[in-house]
Amino acid sequence: MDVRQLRMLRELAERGSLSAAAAALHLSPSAVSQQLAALQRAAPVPLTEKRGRRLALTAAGQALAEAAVDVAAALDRAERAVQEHLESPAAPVAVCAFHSAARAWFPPLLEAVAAAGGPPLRCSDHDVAQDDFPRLVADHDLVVAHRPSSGPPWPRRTVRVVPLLSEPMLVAHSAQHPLARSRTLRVADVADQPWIGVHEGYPLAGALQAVAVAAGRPLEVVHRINEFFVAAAVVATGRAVALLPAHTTHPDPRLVLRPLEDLDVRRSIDVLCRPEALHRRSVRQVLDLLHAVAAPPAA
Amino acid sequence: MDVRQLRMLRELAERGSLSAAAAALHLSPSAVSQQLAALQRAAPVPLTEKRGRRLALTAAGQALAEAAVDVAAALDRAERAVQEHLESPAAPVAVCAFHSAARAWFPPLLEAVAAAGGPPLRCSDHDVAQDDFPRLVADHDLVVAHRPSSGPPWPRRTVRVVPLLSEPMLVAHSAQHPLARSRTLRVADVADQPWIGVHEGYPLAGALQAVAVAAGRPLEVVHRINEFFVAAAVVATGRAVALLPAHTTHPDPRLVLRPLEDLDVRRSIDVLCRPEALHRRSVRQVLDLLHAVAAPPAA
DNA sequence: AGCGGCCCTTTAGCATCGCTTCATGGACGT
DNA sequence: ACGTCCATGAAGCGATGCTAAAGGGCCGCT
Repeated sequence: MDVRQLRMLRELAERGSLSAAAAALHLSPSAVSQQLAALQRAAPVPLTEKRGRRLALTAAGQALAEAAVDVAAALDRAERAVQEHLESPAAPVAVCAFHSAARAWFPPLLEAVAAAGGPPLRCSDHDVAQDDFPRLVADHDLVVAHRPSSGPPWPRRTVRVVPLLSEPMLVAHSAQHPLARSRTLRVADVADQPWIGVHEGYPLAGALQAVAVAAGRPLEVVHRINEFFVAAAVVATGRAVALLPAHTTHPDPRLVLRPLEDLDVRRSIDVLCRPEALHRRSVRQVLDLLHAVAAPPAA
Repeated sequence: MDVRQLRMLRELAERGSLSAAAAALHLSPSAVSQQLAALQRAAPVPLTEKRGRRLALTAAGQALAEAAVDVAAALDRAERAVQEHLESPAAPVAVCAFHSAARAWFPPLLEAVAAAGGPPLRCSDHDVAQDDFPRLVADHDLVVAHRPSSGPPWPRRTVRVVPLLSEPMLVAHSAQHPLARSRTLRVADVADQPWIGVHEGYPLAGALQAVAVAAGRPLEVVHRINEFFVAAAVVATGRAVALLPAHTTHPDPRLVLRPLEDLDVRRSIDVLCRPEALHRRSVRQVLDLLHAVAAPPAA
C-alpha cells in the first residue's frame, strides 16, 4: 500500500477526474492511471469506475481515500516531529563544566534557568585533559571548557565553539611571600620560584609554559595540582606560587593575586557543543543564560 | 519523508543495530544504511550516531521513530479500510426490481431485513428493456430482473446472475371468456385470440414469441402493455388474453389463469449484480433474505 | 600491544520502477 | 457525424533501491 498511490486516489476523489488529479500532482494522466491500476491490484473490489468519460471512486474507493487522509496526516506529523523535538522545552539539557567553572556557575545557572521557565538541566562536572574536552560533546549538549589563550585552538571541524570568557591568569603567592614586597610583578621576578603546575596534558599546562618561554628557561614545577582550590591552599603556605584565574578563584586573605606586568597570560573559557545542539531552542536558551551568569562582574 | 525509510528507522531503534534491522527487514545492511542516509538528508540534525561499533538513534531520531509508529498504524488502517467497508453493516444496500417484483417483494424484504438487523435498504423500481437490465448494476447493488426462460441468457461476462425463481407464465383470460368453457388450454386454443403483449424489447416479449413459434404463425397483438396489473384489468374486460406470471399476479375473481398444456412458458427471475457486490457482507445478507422472501408458497 | 572479528559505510553495477510521450478507444457536445 | 475530452495501453528512458565487494573503525581476546 503505497503512500503516493493513496495520495493519487485522494486527489482523484477531490478533483473528480483523473486528468485534474494528474495536473494537481504535476504528473501526466498516464502516470496516475498506472499507479491507480497498481493500487487496484491490491484491492479485492474495484476502487474506481468510469462515470461518463470521467473516472470516479466507488464506495470502496471512497472508504480507502478517507483512510488515506489519516495516513497523510500521520506523515505530516512525522515530518514535523524532528522540528518539534528541537523546539520542545521538556527535553533536558545536559551541561558539563570543569570543576571551577561548575562550582562558580552551576548554582546561578540552575537558578536562572528555573526562573526563566527553561528546560530541566542535567549538570555534571568533568575535568579532563585538554584533548578530551571535544569528546565530551557526545554526551553533553553544552561543554564548558578552558584552554590557555596562547595555546592551540579547539578543533573547529568537530565542535562548535562559543566564547564565554577571556580570563586573566594571575600569579598567586602567599601574602607573607617576599614577592609581596615588590609593587609590581614581572616574569623575571617569578621565574625562579617553585611553581605549582597542572598535570601533564591538562588545559592550563600551556599557560605556565608561556611564562617559561617568556623567561627563557624552564620553570621549576614542584607540584602538579589540577584543582585551583587545592593549589590555593598550597600557595597559602608560602612554599610555592601558581597561576590562578582572576575571577573564578575564591577570595582568600592569605593569598595575593597579581598580574604579570610584562606578560598577558590568559585562559579562554568556551562552550563547546555539536553544531546541531544549537538547533534546539532549549539549548540556546541555556547557553544565553550561561553567558549572563558568567559575565564578569561589572566592577 | 518515505515510509520505508521510517520503517527502517523504527527497526533500528528496536533492534539496536543496523545489521539486526536489516536482517529483520530481509535486506542487506548496505541498503538500510543508504536509506537511513537518505532520510538523514531531510533532517536538520543527526538522527543516528555511532555508539561503539553499533549505530544508535539520537534524541531527534527517537522522536522521529515515535512519529513513524503513527504512520505505520495509519497505513495499517488504510490497508484494512476496504475490507472493513465490505463488512460494514452501515453502508446502505441499493436494490432495484421491475415493477411486479418490487410490488410483491419490497415490503416483505424491508420487513425481513429490518427484523434481521440488516443494513439500510435503498429500494427502487425499474422496468427497462431487457438489454438494459445489466446496466442497472452500475447504480444498484442488487437488480431483480426477469427474462423469458426460452430467451437469450444474461451476459455472464459483465454481471453475476443469481437465479431467484422460475415462474410459469399462464394464459390469463376473463372468467366469462369462451375459453373458460374448455377444461384445458392448448396453444391452438389461444393462437387466434387477440393478445396483449409487452412493448418491443421488454423482457417478456420473448415469452409471447414462444407461443407464436409453437403455433406456427404470428399472434395478433392488439395491445402493448408492460404493467401486468394494467394488462390484467384489460383482460378482465374479456376483449383480449395475455400471458401473466403465475405467482406475482394479484388474484382477481374476474380472471382465470391457466397453463398451456402443450407448452411450458416460463420466465426466469434472477438477481443481477456486479461480481464485487457479493463481496459485501450486507449485500449477501440482503440477497439471502430476498431468496427467502421470494420462495414460492409451499402450497 | 597485536590481532581477528564485528559492524557500518562506500562504491560499483544491476534490476526494477515510475514517469513521459505517443497512440488508441470511448463518451459527450455541437 | 464530427471534433473534443478523457482514460488507458505500449515503448523507452531516467531514477531509484538493491546486492555484492571492499574499506575502515571499534572492540575483545590473547
